[in-house]
Amino acid sequence: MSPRKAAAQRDGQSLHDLLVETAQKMIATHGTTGMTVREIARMAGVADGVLYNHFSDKEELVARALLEHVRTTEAELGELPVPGEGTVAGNLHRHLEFGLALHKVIAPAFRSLATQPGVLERFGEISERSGYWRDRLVTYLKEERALGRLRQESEVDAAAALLVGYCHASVMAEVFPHTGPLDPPSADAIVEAVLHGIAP
Amino acid sequence: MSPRKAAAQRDGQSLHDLLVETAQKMIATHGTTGMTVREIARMAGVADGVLYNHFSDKEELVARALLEHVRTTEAELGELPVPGEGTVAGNLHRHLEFGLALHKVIAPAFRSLATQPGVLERFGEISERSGYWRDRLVTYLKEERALGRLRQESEVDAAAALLVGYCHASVMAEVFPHTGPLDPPSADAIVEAVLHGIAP
Amino acid sequence: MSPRKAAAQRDGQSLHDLLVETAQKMIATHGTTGMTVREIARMAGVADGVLYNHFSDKEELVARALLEHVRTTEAELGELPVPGEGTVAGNLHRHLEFGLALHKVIAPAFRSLATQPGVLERFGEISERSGYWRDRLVTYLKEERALGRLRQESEVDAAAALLVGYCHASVMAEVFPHTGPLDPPSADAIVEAVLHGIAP
Amino acid sequence: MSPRKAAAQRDGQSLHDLLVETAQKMIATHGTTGMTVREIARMAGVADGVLYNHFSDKEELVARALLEHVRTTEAELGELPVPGEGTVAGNLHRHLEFGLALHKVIAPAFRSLATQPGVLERFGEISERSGYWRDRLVTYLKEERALGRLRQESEVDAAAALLVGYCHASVMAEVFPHTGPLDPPSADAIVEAVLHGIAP
DNA sequence: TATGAATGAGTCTTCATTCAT
DNA sequence: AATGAATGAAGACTCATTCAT
Repeated sequence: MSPRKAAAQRDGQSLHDLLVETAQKMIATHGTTGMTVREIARMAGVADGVLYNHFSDKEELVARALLEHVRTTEAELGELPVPGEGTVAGNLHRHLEFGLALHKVIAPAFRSLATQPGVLERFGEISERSGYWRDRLVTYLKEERALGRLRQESEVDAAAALLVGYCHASVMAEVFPHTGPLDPPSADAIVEAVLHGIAP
Repeated sequence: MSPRKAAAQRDGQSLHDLLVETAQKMIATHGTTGMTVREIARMAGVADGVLYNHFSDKEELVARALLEHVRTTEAELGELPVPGEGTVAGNLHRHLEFGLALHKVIAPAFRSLATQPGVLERFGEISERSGYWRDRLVTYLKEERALGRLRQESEVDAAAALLVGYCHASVMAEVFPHTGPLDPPSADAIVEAVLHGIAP
Repeated sequence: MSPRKAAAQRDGQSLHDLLVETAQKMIATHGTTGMTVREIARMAGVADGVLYNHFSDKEELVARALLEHVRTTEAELGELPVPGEGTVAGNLHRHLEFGLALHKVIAPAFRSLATQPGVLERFGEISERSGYWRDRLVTYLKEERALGRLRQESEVDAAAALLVGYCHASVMAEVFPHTGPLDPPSADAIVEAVLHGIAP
Repeated sequence: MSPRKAAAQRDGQSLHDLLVETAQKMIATHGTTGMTVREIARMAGVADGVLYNHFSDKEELVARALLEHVRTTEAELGELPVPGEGTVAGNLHRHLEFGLALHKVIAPAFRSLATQPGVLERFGEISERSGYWRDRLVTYLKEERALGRLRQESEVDAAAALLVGYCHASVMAEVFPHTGPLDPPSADAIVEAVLHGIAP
């Protein structure tokens, strides 16, 4: 009957953030499939329509939740190597490990978004292209090259693309069991191939 | 009250095939997203219910359309290189081209799997085909290595995995336009990286 | 492509009769629930549309099949007693037995027709009110009364209605397990009650 | 774009109750046959989807409407006679009247059970009520017999079963209009038959 | 007369969005 | 700002009926 502040401010959190956080948790546990606005509201303990006071539509909320999910996950994966420190091989190893873990966690969320292209557009609009692993990998490689620890004329962008692609493929191997490589190469072999190639 | 031979036989084509073809075109242009039964019927110029005279499900129709789409495109992909002939770089280039085109066709299947997991079942053949290229790539690389045109101790399995992964990723870049790399490396750069690595 | 005589006349039977017979068998085994025209046609081995060459619509076919079902069933239940022969009690016993068996067989067919009132209207139109058990029971009782084996002023119509009702109720007791009498009286008791009443 | 309080609160009635009442009226006038979700909504003057804000199913709504219909009518049925008071004939008359009215109300349930067996589940209460009258009738008869107002050795259970059956049959005569007896006996005749039988 | 592919209105159900309070 | 009941346009699927052959 009367406006309630209820759950929204029990802990001084804005409803905006509460909704994003709730949706994020739902994404983390069940993906975005079957995630209805009513369900989100119910889990957040707020009214159905409150969403539209803070977001233009459901897509915006989901996109933000997705972004938050990626950020959160990435933040929990630990540190990435510093250029110039350790060995390049070891550092690439760490990057690969990081990338594989990241994609494994994020995949379910994105997978079910395939049918809701609008969300991905929003995601693209609100996400600033920095700080994500792919960019950090490229940056890392470029700095190592600048330091002389990689060949000056080497194709670091291509190498990054190959590594990122490998992560994607390993994720798809889980989604589509039959498409995966039967006998996946070891991380060491991957790093070795990226570093020294296969030419004589 | 209504035409009986309708569009189906305007060109001597069965309605079954007309529907598959229509769905195939829709997949090719817009993916499986938002592809409703009614829309398919409308685009085929037939009644809503026809679908169920020829397919048990919407899923069956979609799966068949997908399959047909893969077959059609695959037939246009041309030959893969023979080990020992031409240059290794050129041959890898050709393999990459083939793989990219192949995965581009497979992508739509990925989309529909999110909400229609049943499609995966009937789509088994596709994975075999996708696997087929991977195996041919590995075989090719191993034969080139045996011929001495690749380094003896090189990680050809890892190199193949990287290339396959790159194809997957490039496909996802189309499915999720905003998540892809802003400036994808050239095929030449990819081949260069695979051949010579990035180490000094 | 060309008109077929096929199954219809394999045994010199008209399609009309084949369809009625097929529908009748379906009613006997599964009731009328979910009995689609396509299914009838398929089981009769004829084309979907042939029905409309012999019946104005599905309802007419089903009504005729129902009628046939009742006739057939009734014919298989054996003889009813002849007035004046045996004892009245024994004869009533036989009538009751007959009625219970009849209703037990017919019930499933009628039950699922409850939602298709059109069929019952047709049934009423085409069924001539004679030969059915209820009428034979009334006739029997009146003749016994005329013969002096029942009280002259007795309410034989009412007695018949009570007996018929008892058969209905015993059928419903099977359809709705919870509504049936927990401890149904014996046929002997029923006959006794009908014959001598309960008044002092 | 559309009214928000709509019909629901025109008279201070909840939409839940409005829907039940609307469905109840439809049952009372036309039975459950052809009672579509859309038709219910249209007659209630509300949107198609409202139903699912208040009931899990169409079945739940129908079951509740049925139940309400039974309750309402049953409340109007009045008292049953007390053993030893009045005449037995008059009392049986009253019992018969009560039973007929009661079963008349139960009839629609019978119809809906054909295609919606799930309704039976939620309808358990009704059978208890129906059983209730039967038990009261048996009890009544036994007490009258104990009082000496019925023959000591009379089959009161059988008599009760006949009367209950008669009620069932009279209900079926309404559900299946064309199958009923063309010339139903009067209540007096029924009572007379039950009291004095038909034997000489 | 028989065929059977095509029709399309109709079924129940879901869910993002609105708006009077 | 918050509420949450009401909205209504989809969604996939069914099936009695028609009609060119």
